[in-house]
Amino acid sequence: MTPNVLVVCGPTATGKTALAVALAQRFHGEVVSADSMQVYRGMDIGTAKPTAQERGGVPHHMMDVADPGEDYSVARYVAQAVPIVDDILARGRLPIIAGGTGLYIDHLIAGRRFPPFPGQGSLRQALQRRAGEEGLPPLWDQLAQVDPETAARLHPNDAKRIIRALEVYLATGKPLSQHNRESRALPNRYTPLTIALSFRERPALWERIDRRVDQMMARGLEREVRSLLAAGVSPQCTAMQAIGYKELAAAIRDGRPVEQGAEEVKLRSRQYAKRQLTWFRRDPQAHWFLWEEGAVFSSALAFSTELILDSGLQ
RNA sequence: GCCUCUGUAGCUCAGUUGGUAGAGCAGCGGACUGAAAAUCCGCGUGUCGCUGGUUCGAUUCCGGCCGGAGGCA
Repeated sequence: MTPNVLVVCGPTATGKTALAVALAQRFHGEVVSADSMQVYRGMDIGTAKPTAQERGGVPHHMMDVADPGEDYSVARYVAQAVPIVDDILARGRLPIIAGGTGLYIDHLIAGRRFPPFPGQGSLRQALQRRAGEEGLPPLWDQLAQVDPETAARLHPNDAKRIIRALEVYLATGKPLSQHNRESRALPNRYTPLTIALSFRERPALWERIDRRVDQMMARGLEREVRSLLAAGVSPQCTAMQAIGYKELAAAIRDGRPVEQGAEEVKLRSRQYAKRQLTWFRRDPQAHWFLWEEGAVFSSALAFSTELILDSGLQ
C-alpha cells in the first residue's frame, strides 16, 4: 500500500524538527506536530518549539492550540489534527507528522475510536476519591468483576488505568476490553512511511540532551516558567507536568538554585528519551536512522529522501 | 615524618563473629486506547584498592604498598 503521510519520530533532541522542515521543503510538505506539550501557548523554549526561522517558511500545525490551564488529551489532539491532515492531503501536499509523543502519532494514524469520556468533574473524581480512601485493591476487584480481561492486563498498582477502565464501564455499560477490540478492528486512517531518529550510542544522546537543556536555560527557560506561574497556571495542570517546567517551578518554589533544577531537567529528559525509545522500537515498520559520531545532517536527509522516493509517497 | 580514620556497584553507603555481598539513587529492559514530557511493571550490573601471610577457604584477620580525609609536627 502506498503511504500517504510521512512520520518523523524518535526520542527528544534527535533532530526531528530540522529533518521534518528539510523534507517539507523538498517534497512540498507541511509539518503537523505530534507533541503533547507543544500544543500549549506560551511554552516555547522548554518544548523546543521551532522559531520562525527554524520553520524555514514551512507551515506548522498543532502548535499553540491550547492554553496551559486547559486539560488537553489524545482525543482532543486527534479531533483537531485529522481535519488538518485531510486538508493538507486535499491540497495535494505532503503531511509530515513530526514529534515525540508516540501515543498521539499512533492514534492519529490508526483511526481508532475512543470510548466516551464522562468528563473530569464527575465519575473520575469520585473514583479517584474512592481510591484515596479505600486504596486500589477494591477498585481492581470491581474491575475484575465487570471486565476481567482488562483487570488481568493491568497491574494492581496501575491506578490511572484501573480508574479509566472502571470509568469506561460505569459510563457506558461496556467493558473497555470490548471497546478496544472493536476499535482495533477499524481500518487505519492513514498509511504512514515512518522515519525514526536516534543515536547509535546512548551517551551521545545524553550529551545532546544536556547541551539542549543548557541552551534552553540560556534562552530564558526560567523566565518562561516564571511567567506561567505568574499567569496562575497551577502546578497540577497537565502543562506544568512538562519536563523543564515542573523541575524549574519546584526549584523556584523551594528557593533552590535554578541550576539545580536544570540538572534535574537533564536527568528527567534522559529517562523520558528512554521511554520514547521503548515506544518507537515497537513499530516494526519504522525505518531507523541512527546518528553516529561525526555524522552530518545531509546523510539523514539523503537516507530519508531515498526512502520517500522508493515508497512512492509524495 | 608520625598518628588516627578510610578505600565494597556508575554515585552515596551498609554488611560479612572467615564460607566470594545488598540498599537508595543512577542505569538497563518492558507496558501503554480521553493526564502520555503522564503513569505502571521487571532486572544488581561487583577483581569488596593492590600485594604477601595465616587458613581447607580471606572482601572480612595480620603485614607491606598505593590512593583519600583529618590531626600532631
